[in-house]
Amino acid sequence: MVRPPCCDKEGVKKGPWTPEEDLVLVSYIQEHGPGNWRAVPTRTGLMRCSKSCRLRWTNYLRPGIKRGNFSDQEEKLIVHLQALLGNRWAAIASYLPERTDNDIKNYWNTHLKRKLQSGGDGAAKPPAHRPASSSKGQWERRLQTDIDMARRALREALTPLGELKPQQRDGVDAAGASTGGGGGGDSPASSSSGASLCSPSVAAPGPYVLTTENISRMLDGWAGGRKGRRGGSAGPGTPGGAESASTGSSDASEVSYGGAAVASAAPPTAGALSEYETKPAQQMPLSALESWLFDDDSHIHHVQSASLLDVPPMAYPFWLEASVFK
DNA sequence: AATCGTTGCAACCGCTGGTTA
DNA sequence: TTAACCAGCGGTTGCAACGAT
Repeated sequence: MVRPPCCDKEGVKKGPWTPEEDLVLVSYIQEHGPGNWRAVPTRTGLMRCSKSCRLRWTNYLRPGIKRGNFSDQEEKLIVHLQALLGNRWAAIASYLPERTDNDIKNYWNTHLKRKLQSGGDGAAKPPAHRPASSSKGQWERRLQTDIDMARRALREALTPLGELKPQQRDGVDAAGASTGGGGGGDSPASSSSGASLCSPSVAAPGPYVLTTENISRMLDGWAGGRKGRRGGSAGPGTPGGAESASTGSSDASEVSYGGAAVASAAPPTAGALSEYETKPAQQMPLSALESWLFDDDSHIHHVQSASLLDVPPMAYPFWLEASVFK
């Protein structure tokens, strides 16, 4: 089943997205909701392939995305989930509703992997290789051991430190010193749960019209809130990323991600987007994992990821939010 | 100040799986 | 049953910013 790539057509633009393209895309999704990506380029007039539009939305424009500044809790969770699930970034991302799979993948490749390779924090190592010399039985026993270790480690990551008994912490440390899970267990949750964040909506018929009102509203906020990537010029850059957030100014990103301003802001429309927006926060992807995780440890409190990570209400990137939610 | 290596991240590419006709 | 379409996933790349010399 060979077919040409979707993006090799002539006239399909590649490379960094411009602010104007972002505005068009967000405005369209605001009205029709995410989904039906095939139709997005034609309806918006964007010279992008559908894939590029979807990627831009899910990795960058989607409301509620937090960028940069991975907390210790998040880092720990990623390490343990990676040990447990392997490089299934979408599955891992489903436990971190504010993070995209791409972001987690990048963070893993650029920070955590290196950190672990250098034996930095003594946390769980990346998935171990399958020992070729081991017999099947040995391998399975070892695999089961690794799964148990990863399970304990993950449980610890999902449990506030204050609730851990000393021996539980010790157990976690032991797990952290192990060679890790090695892709043993399949995800108890849906492997494509990341996709569940996007509820396919019914696109309205007819070409999408980007109203001048929409554009002007967005551009108003753009000019004020935008910060280039690392102060640079590459497109819309990283809105409120680690760098800008760490500058400590009263940047709009703090307002965005802080939650209060977002919580008080009315959704853009009563339509698909507002409905969509609430989904990540409502999603409790841990339930299946929890039952598996805690089934033999009833003395440990069930902990929901939302409370653990203190997920704020969904928010657009600051540079869009200021205008979109005016 | 200039150069060069490193880092971080956005985006692309190829593949897979689900759905539909 | 099969082929085409489509959305999504994970690996990889390209490039701008950063830091060291």
